[in-house]
Amino acid sequence: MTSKTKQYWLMKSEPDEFSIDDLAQRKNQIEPWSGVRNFQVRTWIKNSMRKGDLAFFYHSSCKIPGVAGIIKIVSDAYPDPTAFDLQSDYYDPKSNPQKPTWYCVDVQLVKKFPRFVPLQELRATPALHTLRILERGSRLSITPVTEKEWEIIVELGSRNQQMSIL
DNA sequence: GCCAACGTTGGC
DNA sequence: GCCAACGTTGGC
Repeated sequence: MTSKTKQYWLMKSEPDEFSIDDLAQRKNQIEPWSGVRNFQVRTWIKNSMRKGDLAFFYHSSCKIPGVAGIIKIVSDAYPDPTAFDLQSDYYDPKSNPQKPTWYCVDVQLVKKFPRFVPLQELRATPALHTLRILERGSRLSITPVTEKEWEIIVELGSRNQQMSIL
């Protein structure tokens, strides 16, 4: 895949493990997106993702799941070092540096949305009915997002907070 | 290569 | 904590 059109992704992380605020505190606000252990996602990382692609930072498996902000892919794919690290939860004895099974990219924070976009709201937005993570049984930790979906979610996340009308 | 059993994901 | 859905494993 070498087309120059913009590509967008949605990347899930459990905020208890690694949240958008954790990313904001990293040096240069950059962190390796490691630990992907699914072959389909691995292949996307390796063959489709490109430096410069944008992605949503999605908080999953938490009280209010949803899109927290925007990150950028700032490296090419490289072998996931956690797969070789005996101390890591993501250690995989079947992967080795000579022939790595798993890959990762570095991501950089672009911005945290002024307004968190809950999953509930994604579901309630008809124009987003094609969004991959809304599909029944969808479990992939990284999924492609269309340009149209991208723009709609950016708009939702950029809206001013609703004024309280008490 | 089939498929049952098991493990994981992730919303609720 | 439950459970549906999916991926992986391993016996045959």
